[in-house]
This record gives sequence, structure tokens and C-alpha cells, in this order.
Amino acid sequence: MTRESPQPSDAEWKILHALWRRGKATSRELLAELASEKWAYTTLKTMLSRMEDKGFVRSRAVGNAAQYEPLLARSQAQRSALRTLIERVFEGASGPLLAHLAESEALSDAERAELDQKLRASEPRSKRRGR
Amino acid sequence: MTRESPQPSDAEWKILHALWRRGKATSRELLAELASEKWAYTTLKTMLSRMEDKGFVRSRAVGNAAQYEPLLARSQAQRSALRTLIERVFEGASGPLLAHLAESEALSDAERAELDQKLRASEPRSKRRGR
DNA sequence: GTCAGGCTACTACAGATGTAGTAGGCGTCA
DNA sequence: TGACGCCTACTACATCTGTAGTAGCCTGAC
Repeated sequence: MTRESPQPSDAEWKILHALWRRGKATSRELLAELASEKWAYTTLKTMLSRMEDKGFVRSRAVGNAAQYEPLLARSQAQRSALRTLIERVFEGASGPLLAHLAESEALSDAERAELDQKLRASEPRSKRRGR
Repeated sequence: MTRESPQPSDAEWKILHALWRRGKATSRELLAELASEKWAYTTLKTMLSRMEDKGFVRSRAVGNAAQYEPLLARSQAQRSALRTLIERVFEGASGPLLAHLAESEALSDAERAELDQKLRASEPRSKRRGR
């Protein structure tokens, strides 16, 4: 389930984010979208090829160029990355992670409130399914 | 600040966790502690050397062997890793991350309650410091 | 027809990571 | 005083990542 494929690398995440923003895009468009990275065109193409090999994206010929589209669902990929982090860094326990978050200044009051609401909404679901 | 040193790799995290559990330990002890990894002794030693180069751990001669001790504070390292994840995977926004967590089955009811409490406790800190 | 420019598929290469083997030093038990 | 075992420092090597150059194919402009 959910295929234990390798996690995207840093650069791959950037490309994925760009693709999620645009839905699909040619490498030229992506290069523009990722202008801040200042990648050589071929660098991006190399990345895209590798990502295609890994099944992260799919390409389709459109005219003389290729159009790419993400094969990973953003939410799914993020969830998976989060899981990996929890395992690696927090040894499987979400608790400490949450503590960090809850205490973090990185968390704005707004986000705090949002989370609070989320919790409130999903909390009363399974009182006995210990796990 | 806090030095933008590289994040520990997967294997390095495992070693760090072992070290945090024991405070300090010789490579032999670590190898035992990490028995489930089934690493060759020299593999562990290689890791430790690299980690020492990176400033993750420090070694001290004890008898004919070396005793290692972590130089990173667990909490600090975790926080840093979390930050990195938020940047890479969530493009800097903790909100979605929290949503994942709140909805996740990975979160037990107990943890849910704990987080709820944490929130409750830290929420009323700056009501007007907009941002 | 031919040449310029864009596109793709290869190839390259350094640094990080995971794994581990080898050689040489040193203390200890016969 | 020599063989045995443990420890360390090197060396090795395949992968993965980040970066990019090169060569060859098309196609539109002349």
C-alpha cells in the first residue's frame, strides 16, 4: 500500500511543487517557474528524466516538446514524507513532534487556532480503537 | 544561527538516537544497541568517524577503545529537522502539516489529547502581536 | 535545399551515503 | 616472546544527488 517508493529529493520536491501549482507544464515553463533556482535547462531535464524513471511524473509529447505532469498526489506525498520524518527523527512517536510544533514560534496564532479546530473536529472518532 | 550544519542522514539519526538513549557509549556498545541494523562493526565505526567530522559526536579514549557522546541536543536536532521538512515538503507552511497530523491515523487519541492540551496551554501567549 | 535554433537523449563528474574489507598497533595469555 | 584478539585508521566501491555539457534530430525561415 502506497508503494514504498523512495522519497523525492530536495530538488525533486521543488519540481513537484511547481508541477502541483501548474497541473502540467513543459520543461521550459517549469524552468521559468523555478527561475529562482537558476538551473541550467539540461539540469532540469535531467531531474525530470530521473523523476519519470521513479514514477514521480509522466511526460507526454506536445508538439516538439514534452509536457510533464505529476503522478504523485501532493497530499499523499506530503503525508508520506511526514511519516518518514516521524520514523527517522522522532522514532515513530508523533507526540514529541507535536510538542515541538505546539511550542514553535513557527506556528502563528492563526495556525494554532486552525489546528485546534481540526483537533476538535476529528477527536471524537474512535475512543476505543486503541491502535 | 544555530549553525546551518547538514542534517544527519538516516543511519546517523539511528546512531544519534542510540547515543541519546545511553548518554555516551563505546562503539561496541553502540553496535549492540543497534543490533537490529546488523551493521558490520567497521560500518558503524565509519559512520562514527564521519559524524565526528561533522561535529555530531565527540570521542574520547577510554582504555584502548573510544567512547562517543552526542554533541547535538536531541530536541534541537529534531526541531531543525522538522524545520527542514516544513520548508522542503510544505513550502514553509506549517498549516498543512498540522492538518495531516490532526487527520492522521498515526495520531493516537492519547497524543491527540496531549496536543490539544499543549495548544490550550500555549495559545494565549500573544493575542495582539499580529505578526 | 540549407542553416539556425529548440528539443531530447547521452555522458560526465564530484560529493554524500551505505557498507565493509584490510592492515597495523598493542596488550595479554601461554 | 610469540600468537590471538580487539581496536583504530585507511581504502574501496556502488548509489544517489546536484549540475551541466555534447551530439544529433526536427522544423521553420530563407
